[in-house]
Amino acid sequence: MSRSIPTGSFQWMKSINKSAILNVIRLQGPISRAEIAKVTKLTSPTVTNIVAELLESGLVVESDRGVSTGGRKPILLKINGSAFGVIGVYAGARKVEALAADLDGNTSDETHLPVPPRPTAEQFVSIVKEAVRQVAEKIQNKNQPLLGIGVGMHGLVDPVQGVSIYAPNLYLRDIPIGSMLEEEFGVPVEVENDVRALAMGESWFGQGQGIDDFVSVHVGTGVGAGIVFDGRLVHGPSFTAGELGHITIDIHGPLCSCGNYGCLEAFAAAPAMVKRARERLRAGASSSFLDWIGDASDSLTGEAIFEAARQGDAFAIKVLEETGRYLGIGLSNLVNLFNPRKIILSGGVVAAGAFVLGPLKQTVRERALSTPAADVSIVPSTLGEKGRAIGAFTLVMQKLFQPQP
Amino acid sequence: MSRSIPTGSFQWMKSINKSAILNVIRLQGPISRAEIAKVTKLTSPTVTNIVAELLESGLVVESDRGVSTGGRKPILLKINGSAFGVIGVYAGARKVEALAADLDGNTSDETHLPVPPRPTAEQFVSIVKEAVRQVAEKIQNKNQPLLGIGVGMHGLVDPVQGVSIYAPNLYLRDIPIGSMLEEEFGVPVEVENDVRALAMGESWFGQGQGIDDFVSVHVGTGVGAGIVFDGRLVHGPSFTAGELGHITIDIHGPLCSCGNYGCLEAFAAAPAMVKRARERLRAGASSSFLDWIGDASDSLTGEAIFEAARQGDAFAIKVLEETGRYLGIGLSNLVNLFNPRKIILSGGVVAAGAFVLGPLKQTVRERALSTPAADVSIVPSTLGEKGRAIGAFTLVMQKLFQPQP
DNA sequence: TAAATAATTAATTAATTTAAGTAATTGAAA
DNA sequence: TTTCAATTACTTAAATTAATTAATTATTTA
Repeated sequence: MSRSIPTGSFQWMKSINKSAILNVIRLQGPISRAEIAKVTKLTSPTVTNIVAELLESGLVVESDRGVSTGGRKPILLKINGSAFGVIGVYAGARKVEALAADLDGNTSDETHLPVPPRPTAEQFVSIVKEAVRQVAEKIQNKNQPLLGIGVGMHGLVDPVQGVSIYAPNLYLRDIPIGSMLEEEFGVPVEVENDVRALAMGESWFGQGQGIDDFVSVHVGTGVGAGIVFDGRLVHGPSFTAGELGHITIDIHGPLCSCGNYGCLEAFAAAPAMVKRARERLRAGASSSFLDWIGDASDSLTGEAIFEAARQGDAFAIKVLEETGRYLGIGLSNLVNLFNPRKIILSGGVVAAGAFVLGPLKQTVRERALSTPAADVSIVPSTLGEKGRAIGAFTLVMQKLFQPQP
Repeated sequence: MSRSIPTGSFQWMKSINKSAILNVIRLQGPISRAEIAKVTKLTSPTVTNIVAELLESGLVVESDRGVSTGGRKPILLKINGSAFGVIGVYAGARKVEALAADLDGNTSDETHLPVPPRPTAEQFVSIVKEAVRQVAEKIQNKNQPLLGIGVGMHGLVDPVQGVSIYAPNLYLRDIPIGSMLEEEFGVPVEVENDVRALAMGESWFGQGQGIDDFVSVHVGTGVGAGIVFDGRLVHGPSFTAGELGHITIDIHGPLCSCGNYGCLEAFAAAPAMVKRARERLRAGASSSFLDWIGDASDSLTGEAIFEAARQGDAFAIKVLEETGRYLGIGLSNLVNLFNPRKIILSGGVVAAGAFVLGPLKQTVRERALSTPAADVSIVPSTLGEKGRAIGAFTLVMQKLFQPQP
């Protein structure tokens, strides 16, 4: 079943223009009609007409007068962001995290709910529903119409059908979470893989703003990437694009849980780093801050290593530097294959700051081809812990600000 | 300088519809107006009007009547392919190869010219011009209007400006080959990296037909990829996307010419394979067919190894199998990162057939994640030796069949 | 000859652009 | 301080484009 050939009609043309104007107001607002006409190259009457409709819908409002430059003062337009609510949910295997926000991306409420081990699909969805319900109340109290719910879910997701095809860490398959939430709350629900959602979050509110080709790389228990090409997320026909954690960086490397050998994840993800540190300590390496950690201890975590490094522990610093170099190799591959303008790092490693980032950047400089390496900037995410949930609600916004078919 | 916001106008809408109809005629023709209306969801008068313009331009012609299904017989329309000429040039470091073809992709003439070592930019361009001149004659003799020239050039190319930014094998930089040819021949010239051009060739005339997400992988002296996502070539902001040859597959691997260590190219490209075979023979490996080749001999080539394998030489077979496995690791990375629907292999390795392809496919099955691996089909190119030159002239066609801004 | 399908023509409609205003503001001369 | 030309912002009205809808003509089958 191939999708039908795209053709133009009046309504379609108008929806394109409407969306273009809406996005100009969002990105360059407060902005006058005259200025919109200038940047979109639409004529002023067209802008006037479409803006009238946007004002009618309540999505856009007139704000202050701008300064005159020798003529009538412009009437500035802006998105009426605070008047509408959206909800973003990060649905992980350990916890479900819901955010209430307005269209400006300002969050007004959040909830964290724990997920019990090995839940059924029904149990899991009802936790998500409960989290949404809690933050939805805040939106209701503010009299903001709820425009939609976005869900960032770990694992394999079909964003078209709104189905979690496979959530490996939950051992669940084929949860039609989109339709289940739509039924419950009566608003549109967008479902997406968590890392890809995060990439959209970066694109709207983070380091990806105004950049058409970038990759958002999340390093935690795994290593995942959300690839944005020409302003659009890359999914691939089976929705698995971006599995950076499972690229081979060492043919002779150890077996990974995925069945492959020498995966980046097996070198650079948090568990791999911890494992490497533990083995070294067992083998007799000395660390002034980590030696107290017993052999079978669970206290040797990524955070503990970061902390030790901050205290100046040479062993911990070395472990982090190695991690940075491994990640750098993975990112070099990304740079050589994709030539992105930016790579945005998030997750646990970012907390480790320069210990990881320094060697990482240096490795990319050394190992990636010089031309794409010179044009890529590698930066930590500024969205913080809530990045994936922020990404989730931007899915709703993205849909809203897109041309409606 | 950011490109202006895309908005709709009447002309733009019409050009979209015109292009849509043109492409339907190309891909599904011979086809009637009524059928075009059905597949494009445009109304029949719209189709009639636009088709009238296409007939006027000569690009489309009415052909036979179709069969009636109980009513007036449909008038079938098709692209008047044989009436127009295009030229495709593969501009390599050793040879320049020009093809004359019509819009159906049927080549009518070809020229091969050798390139002397270390030519100046002027010398090189004049060889390209000479090659074009020779095949242009054929097009002139056939009274086909020449619609354009496409150039597939090795190295780093700016397809927007039509400039060869860096041609490493020629040691040349910043050749404005597009404008130079436009001046000489007075027709539009498209310039593109050779492997990316090849990918477009696959998309139009090869294994990429009807597929939106695929990667064309060329293995020769290097390993390059042309990535097609959502029907469009991926360039990246510095035009270097697709450098598959320089992804790291072995952190402990040997130094590559690019400065990186353990590049795929250093394992799987033809020179690497030959080098590996030579070292083994020197170290005492025995081969019934290759032993006669002396130590410093230039006779130990990829072709010789293929030939020996075909004759049943176990040593040669093993060398090829290894190459297949290395390539398989590189392609697994591609599959995990991009999730393409198809990977199309071309270049020297394809000649080796199942010796390489078998282990290659098996490696991808074993090492790539199961979901994307299940959905990707890996096939050899059917375009043959002339693939890159075919790709070059499809650049012209692609431009022609695109909506004109 | 009736029914069905293909293609065209005529009339209508949607949404743009062009042209021509009105509104508001600056700035400089009176 | 007043007045008025120049400038900029926005709106309205008419013209234009290219779509759609409705009606018609042209074939062809049964």
